[in-house]
Amino acid sequence: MRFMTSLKFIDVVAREGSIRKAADKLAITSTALNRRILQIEDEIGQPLFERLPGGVRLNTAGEIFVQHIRSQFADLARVQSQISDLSGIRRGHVRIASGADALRRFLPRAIAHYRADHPAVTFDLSRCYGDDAEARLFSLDADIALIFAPIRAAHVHVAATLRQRIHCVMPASHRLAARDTVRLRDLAGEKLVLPASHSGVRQLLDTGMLRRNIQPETILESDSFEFMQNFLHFEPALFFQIPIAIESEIGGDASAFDAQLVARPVDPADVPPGTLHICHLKGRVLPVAAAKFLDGIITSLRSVYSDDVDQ
Amino acid sequence: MRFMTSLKFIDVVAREGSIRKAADKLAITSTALNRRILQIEDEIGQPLFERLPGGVRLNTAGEIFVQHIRSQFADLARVQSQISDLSGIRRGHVRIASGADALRRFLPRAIAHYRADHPAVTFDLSRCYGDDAEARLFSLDADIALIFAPIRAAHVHVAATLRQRIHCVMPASHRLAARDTVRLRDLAGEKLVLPASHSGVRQLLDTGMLRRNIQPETILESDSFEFMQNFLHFEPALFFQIPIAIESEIGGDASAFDAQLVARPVDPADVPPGTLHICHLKGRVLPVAAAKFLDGIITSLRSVYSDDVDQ
DNA sequence: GCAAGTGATGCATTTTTTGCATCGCTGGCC
DNA sequence: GGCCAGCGATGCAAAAAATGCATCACTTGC
Repeated sequence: MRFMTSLKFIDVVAREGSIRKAADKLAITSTALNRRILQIEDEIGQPLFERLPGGVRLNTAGEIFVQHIRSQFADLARVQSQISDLSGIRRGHVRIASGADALRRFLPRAIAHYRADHPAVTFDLSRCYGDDAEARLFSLDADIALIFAPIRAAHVHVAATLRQRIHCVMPASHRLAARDTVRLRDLAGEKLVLPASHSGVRQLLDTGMLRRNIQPETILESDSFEFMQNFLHFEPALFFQIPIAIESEIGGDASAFDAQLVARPVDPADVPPGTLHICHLKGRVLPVAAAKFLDGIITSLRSVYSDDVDQ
Repeated sequence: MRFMTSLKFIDVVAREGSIRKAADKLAITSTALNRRILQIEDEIGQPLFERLPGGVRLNTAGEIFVQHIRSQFADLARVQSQISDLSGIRRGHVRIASGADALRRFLPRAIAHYRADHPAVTFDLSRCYGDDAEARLFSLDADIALIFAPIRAAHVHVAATLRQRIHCVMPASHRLAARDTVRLRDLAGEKLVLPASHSGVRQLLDTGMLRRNIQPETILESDSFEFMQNFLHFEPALFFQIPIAIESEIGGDASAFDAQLVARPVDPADVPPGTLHICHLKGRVLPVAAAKFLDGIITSLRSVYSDDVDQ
């Protein structure tokens, strides 16, 4: 897209904070890049960057302009996707920002399933926590976000929600494995492996623990579910997940996802269910591929979790 | 805006329906223009135009792309207006599509008033009827439309409405000038000068006449209010207007706007009041200047017609 | 069948963009 | 305090791109 290069250049300079670094990344000389920027600033009639000794930074006008540029790119992608769609090619690119929960099992399967129908559609997955995911929607770096946490920003549109109870994961031989549900008071004296403090699961747990006045014996804290799960093979302990991160297959049994491990729901009276939000930027028209994929995952979630899905 | 030229070129070709004509208009050779178009089609990966023996025409992909281009231009104008605004310059350009009614008296005063505060803001007025005005909003050729007719298209957002009773305009010496209101049956045998058949005033009148089974004696039909008004100086007759087209000054007396002519409302039981719609394209963020002007005219209408304005 | 209109294309020319070398400036560091 | 590394800006020549001219292939209307 030759007619967008100058704009792309500005976007990259804004992200890099330096003309020379951006020039490196764009594989051109800083001279050329510098002059393109000067030229556009001239056409706009206003400088877009502040020149600092260590690089450049967007000024207010620049912020406005760069936001415009990003929305143009997103819109162009949508237009291209529409155009491809009507010629029957069905190409496209979908960028997803997701928490680790949905990224584990649900998204791999969902994406593979979608790609089986539309092999020309490519994907971009970035793992991030709630606020980051919202920021990525806003900066148009992501089309769709799956966030297991409350939505903060007003510019996020929630296309669907999924209620998820916190599950306690333990060795199959654990005494609590015999129960249907786990109460928080049962955890006294148990060794716990907790997700990172900014994760949605952890926040719910912390609130519950605080309310029930329980001091958990945390032996380990991690932002990697995979690490925690594998750790349990070596040292018996408990950790926590939501069903969407556990399911061995869509519609499969969430209580037995690993030969040696079982999951039991925590009593909702102790820890209320959390909500997975499936969202995109408010007011944005998604590219065809992203819109179809969004529909697809909502449909598939409904078929599995029926009553827990809201739209 | 060098980085928009190629897109502008495509827009012009689409409007002209011929590369050579567009090249003329753009003051370049058809060769250059032709090649720019080929290049963009190459970058999109799809032809945008059908080549016909007598010129070119957008295909479906082209329609989508041109719509994108126009929205980009509109958005760029908005961004520039925002940027100018924050440097305190307050420049801008407002494009209005309006029926003849509002164009007569109300808009000249409103625009002059606005320009007194913001002399760097320029205006573009185009007179057109309802459907055209809506089309101009959609093709982003107009920012704001004032339409005295029902709104047809779903993509139009109505920012405010103004109820207007049809008034009958007559020589001050006319027998009906003694009445407070005019009934349709009074018009039997009167010589009538009617607005063009696609005008909102005419449609209301026609409906009323049909219902009351009155055959008007139409001696003249015109789409120019000015013509009709001047005609009455030479041959006594009746014609019809809405207050906004009559008012000699904001808050002035609508019943005496011309030394020899007076206006009397038609009884609403015969001809229901019509609605002036003040609108813009749905979902569009207006440039600062246009948004402020829109606010301004709604405020000024409310101060004059208070109860008849809805938002 | 010819004239007048259209868009496409090869080639020389003009314009624009790019890269190199270099300047002036600022902040960190010894 | 002075030096050095890093930054953006700029003059000038080379490379690349856009343009204009002449012309082709084609369709339509007379």
